[in-house]
Amino acid sequence: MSTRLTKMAENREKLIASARRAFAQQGYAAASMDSLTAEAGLTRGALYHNFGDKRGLLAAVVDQIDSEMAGYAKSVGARAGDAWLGLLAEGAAYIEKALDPEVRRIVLLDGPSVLGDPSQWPSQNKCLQSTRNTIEQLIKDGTLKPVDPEAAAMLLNGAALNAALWIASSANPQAMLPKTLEAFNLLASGFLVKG
Amino acid sequence: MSTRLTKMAENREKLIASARRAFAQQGYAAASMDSLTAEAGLTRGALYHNFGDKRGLLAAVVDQIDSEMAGYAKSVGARAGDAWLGLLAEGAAYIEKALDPEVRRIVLLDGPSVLGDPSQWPSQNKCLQSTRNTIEQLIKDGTLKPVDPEAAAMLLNGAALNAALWIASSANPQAMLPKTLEAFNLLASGFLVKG
DNA sequence: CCTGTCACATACGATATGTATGCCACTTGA
DNA sequence: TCAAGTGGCATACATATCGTATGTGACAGG
Repeated sequence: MSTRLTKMAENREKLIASARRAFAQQGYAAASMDSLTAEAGLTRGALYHNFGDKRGLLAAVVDQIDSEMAGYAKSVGARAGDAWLGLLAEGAAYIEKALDPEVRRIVLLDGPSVLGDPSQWPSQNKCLQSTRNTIEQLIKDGTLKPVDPEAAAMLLNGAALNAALWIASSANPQAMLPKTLEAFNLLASGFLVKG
Repeated sequence: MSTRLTKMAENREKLIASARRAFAQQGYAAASMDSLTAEAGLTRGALYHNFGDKRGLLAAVVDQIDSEMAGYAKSVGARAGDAWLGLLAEGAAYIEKALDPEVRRIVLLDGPSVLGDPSQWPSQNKCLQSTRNTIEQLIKDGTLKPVDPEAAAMLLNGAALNAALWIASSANPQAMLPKTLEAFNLLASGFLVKG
């Protein structure tokens, strides 16, 4: 057993966890690398050795959060009655997850600014491909119109994530959530062969 | 005539124009205030006096670009045959305008990170309200289902802006644009009473 | 003509990032 | 078991940028 590699993996986890808290609470730009490494019981030396630079650290954090979101959405979608309801459930799951302040601040606000267009991230690509597969299946079924699957998946995901931002910053989020979900389902039904 | 005030207004315009170039080319974080003020023939003293801080300068730039986008979208929408086609045309106009690298970098990527949720910006609120008014009218017409107008407007705008990001970073933007517009129109038709 | 105000320039301090260097623990091979 | 080497991490330094505090010169009003 390699004590060396396990310790390194532990330190990576510590740094990611600490960065996740710091980025969520203060935002990427305001978060100091000295502070967050100290909170993890390390120094910036470990950080630069493991992640290259501050961007690399954010990428690791975003990847972790994105993977959690993708896993949750997929499990929710699989639990639905059929593929169409699964698609709607996945969208709703994305909106719910994105209501978490941590997700909004890191993935929706700072992520695109620092890392560029989200659709180019490896993790987001997983989510998009999952949605795209479902849509392709539904088109073969004859449930959906023959729309471009990639474009359709991107539009649905984009609308869902944007909706979460809007709901969270509204005066009464609890009241806006059901209205928004209703509108989202209506929107998605535009792809249906028969409404 | 007050030479004083006109000169100040000129300097404000110079700074905004210079900042717009710098933010578009290097991004908000990487753009140096010393450089962009020097390019305008001024110093940071003028900048802090006029805009308070770097955020204030970005807000001014975003407001200018957003106003241009809103004006263009509105004019395109008004030129359409009816209100429903106008809604679709506005969405298409937003996607087209957001294909400009300057708009993407400043308004879609850096803007949300630095200024927070776009739906809270004064300029974006103008756009959303315009779309919302059109939707309310179409609901009264009986053209659209009785969906929440605010939520519907937000979802359409969000999908359009996200689509532009996606198209721009795709391998072949020219080929993706028509496919995306088609999917967008289908999506919006989910709000129609009869497809 | 004189005085005050204001838009802007200049000087300074604080802080954060990235790099270069050094050290110590652990691994590896004989 | 021991010795050499590797590498993960800490430390020190150089650089650059932001925000503030202070100064100054020109325009406006009396």
